[in-house]
Amino acid sequence: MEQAPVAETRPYHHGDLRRALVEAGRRLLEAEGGSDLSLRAVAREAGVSPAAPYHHFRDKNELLDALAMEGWDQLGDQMRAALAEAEVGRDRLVTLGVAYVRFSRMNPAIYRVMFACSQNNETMPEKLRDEGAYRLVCDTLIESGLDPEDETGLELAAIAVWCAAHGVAEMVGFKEFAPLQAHLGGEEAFLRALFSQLDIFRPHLVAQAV
Amino acid sequence: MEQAPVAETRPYHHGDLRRALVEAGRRLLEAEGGSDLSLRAVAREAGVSPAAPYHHFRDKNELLDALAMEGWDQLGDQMRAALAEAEVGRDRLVTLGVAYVRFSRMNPAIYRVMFACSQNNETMPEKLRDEGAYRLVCDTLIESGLDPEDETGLELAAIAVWCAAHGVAEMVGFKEFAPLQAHLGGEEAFLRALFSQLDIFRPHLVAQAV
DNA sequence: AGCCAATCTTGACAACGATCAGATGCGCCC
DNA sequence: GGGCGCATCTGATCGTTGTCAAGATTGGCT
Repeated sequence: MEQAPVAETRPYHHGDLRRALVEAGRRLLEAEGGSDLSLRAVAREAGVSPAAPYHHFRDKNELLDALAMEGWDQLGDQMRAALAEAEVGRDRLVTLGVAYVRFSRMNPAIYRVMFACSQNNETMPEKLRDEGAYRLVCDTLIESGLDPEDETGLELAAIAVWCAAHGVAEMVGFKEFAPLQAHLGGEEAFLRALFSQLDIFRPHLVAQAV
Repeated sequence: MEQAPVAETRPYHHGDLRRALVEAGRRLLEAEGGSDLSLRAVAREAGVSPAAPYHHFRDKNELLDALAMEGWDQLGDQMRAALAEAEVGRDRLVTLGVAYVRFSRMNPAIYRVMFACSQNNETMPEKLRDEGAYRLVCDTLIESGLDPEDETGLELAAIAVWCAAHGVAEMVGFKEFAPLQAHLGGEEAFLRALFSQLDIFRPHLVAQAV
């Protein structure tokens, strides 16, 4: 039961339950994301009573928020990695979009939680804006020729890109798209074709459009 | 209790409970879409016992499906109406997208149900494809210069457009967008600007891109 | 008229989110 | 170093939900 004391701030007398709960939740989400996560199930998975979490989270929603935050971090990492691997100057935005969607496809339950929380809070975590995926998009847009001085235009473009990626992420799983997907040679090709249809993802058009 | 025998199949001895349930559900969704709809609440609203709905719907999900179907119809109507009012040849796709998002903004609860069901079924109702919003998008794309013969290209573009609209619909409510929205002069202008960023919505670019 | 079957109600069960009164034990202060 | 304070955890409980089984009720067909 006892786990080795990690370097992090180990709070009180039973180990780092908050951390344990978040990890239990992540485990459950990864295992079976079908239905929605139950707070009692998370407590069970962590080996504590159903009321224990309420000493670390005010709500079930606050636990989900914590899970979502981890998701945003992970998403940012994967997008950064995808960008690092991609050749410079060639469809960087498409690469970013594909990475975004691939994350949502490989972690559907976590992604759903991430966005459900965002909808509840009606706001996005600042970490996202400062150092996360949003920042990446802005940088790539500038790289693609957008004027860094034009704040309005930049934000508008970034939002548009994000909306498109989110829309694709939520719809690409529909069974009805399977034939077309197969016809194009798999999900990756399908995604690239889809994003390329949204011409904002093509640097030369972006530059001329603004 | 007895109502005049309508032309439709009038089921059995207590009036058209199925219809009453769907309407009760719609009423509740319109009234307060905050939390998710409870099957018991719908039964309560319709004035029947909590178990009564199970004679007309296998599940809670099947009731939600019925509600979603009404939503798709309503959405199609509103998009059709928006298109009818718009001037010909000028940003018809943007008009369509704006109408889509406006529907989702004015009926957020129903829209959420519509898409939650789609995600469960992993498929879209055929009515959508045949005579609904999807068909409208395809027609407008052709009108904008896409080759009607190129099925793959047409479907790809339609899916891309739809994805973008859906993404915008789900994200446009974020509080963080409020300043930019105000700066652009309201939601309508914000939406048009957003869609215009996705250059697929500009006919002359579409024609040249394909 | 009389029966069949579909409809609706009652009652029940398990699971859920949330709260509250106690038990438990860490850490700090004297 | 001993005792106390307080955060942490448990157990019980409440109201609600989805779903099911059994019984009451009623309309329609023969």
